Amino acid sequence: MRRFALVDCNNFYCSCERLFRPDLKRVPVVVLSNNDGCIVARSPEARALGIGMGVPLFKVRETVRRHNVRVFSSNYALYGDISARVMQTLERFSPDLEIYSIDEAFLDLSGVASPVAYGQEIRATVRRHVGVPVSVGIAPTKTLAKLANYAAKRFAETGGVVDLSAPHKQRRLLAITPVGEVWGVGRRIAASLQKLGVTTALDLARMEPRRIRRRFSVVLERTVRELNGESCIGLEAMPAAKKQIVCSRSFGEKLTGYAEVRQAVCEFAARTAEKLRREELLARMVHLFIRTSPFDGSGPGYSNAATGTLPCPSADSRAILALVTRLFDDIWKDGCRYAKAGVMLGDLCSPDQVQPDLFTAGDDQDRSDRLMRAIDAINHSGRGKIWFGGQRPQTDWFMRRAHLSPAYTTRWECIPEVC
DNA sequence: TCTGGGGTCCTAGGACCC
DNA sequence: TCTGGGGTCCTAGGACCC
Repeated sequence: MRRFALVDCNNFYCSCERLFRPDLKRVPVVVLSNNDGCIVARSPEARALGIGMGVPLFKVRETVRRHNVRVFSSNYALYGDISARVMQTLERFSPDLEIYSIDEAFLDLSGVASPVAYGQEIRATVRRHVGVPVSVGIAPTKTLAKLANYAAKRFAETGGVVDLSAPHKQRRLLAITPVGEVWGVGRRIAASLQKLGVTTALDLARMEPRRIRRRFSVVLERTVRELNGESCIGLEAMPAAKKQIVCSRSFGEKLTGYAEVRQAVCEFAARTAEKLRREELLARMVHLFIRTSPFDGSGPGYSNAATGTLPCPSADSRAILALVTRLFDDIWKDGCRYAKAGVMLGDLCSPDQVQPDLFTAGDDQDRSDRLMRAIDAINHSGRGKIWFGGQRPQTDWFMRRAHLSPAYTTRWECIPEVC
């Protein structure tokens, strides 16, 4: 029988913050989104205080103060490194592993004789080697494995491992699970389903797949089939090539000046170009957007975007910056309090798929590659940065990160000392 | 005062082709 | 008054995920 395991780290960001801070055990901890805006991770103690997921910090200030909740800015250097260690550990348990997100992976466990014992071993090993707690959900389809994991987290008596291989167990769990908890059913679809009288995962599983396809989409039809044990979503062990690359930020404070916003936008453009080169891809399409905050009543609301095409697919920061500054002038409007901007690269391709431009082929391409490689090397050397005119890296418009923990595992000066 | 960022996939509709 | 049928491609927008 086909069998998937979903291994998911328990409130991952909080667990990472606790790794080097034993004093944070059993106390409420929350981690904030970029710019210290919303709460994106909560320890069980924080959840018990009624602090919701995705809530803006300022709305729960009082609770945070009264219960001395420990607050952290997001520290992606730390989370990314811990994530890599978890995934490395998981690789030992199955040759077929799909890294689904920073804190989750699907494993192919087909052929494993006693899945529950195996799941317990996975848990214990990650705990011992990396130090973060994980939950394991096992089932014949990915959607059911997600649900099994949900149960493993929710019900302490499961010991953190749930095996839904047996159909009667699947039904029992589906019957008590709200339909909105199903993977692929978001707020909107859950609301539409409610109107049809579908409130539990079991109700959804009992719907006629073809009817769901007509009324909703082929995506939800697959979900229905998966809930019934028919595997429709395979394991993707090879990470697919990226289709777009984005860099966008809310500003630490609202910006009104042409020059400041332009600098921010140029910085985003340079960052996307850098990511593009790291992926060894070229881009043809460049998209820029700027907007005011929808929550800001003190100025005119404005949101605009522009898209441009590079004459020839490129990963050269200069070409991308030139296009972005042109697009910027097209959409810039005076007198607004800008809250956010972003650059998106699309229509990506690998260098060997490209028909070289008759006029820039050869030497120019080679010079561009060498220049970009040199820039990236300098910027990653840790010995200072260089950038293009127009860019202004990490100054006052940059993110607020008032509660940042040290990069314990990725910077020499942050490594904890044991006395 | 303070409301994240980075992705994917699907669908509908329009433009265009023969 | 009558105005085809079958396609493809692109884009915008909406839904979802973590």
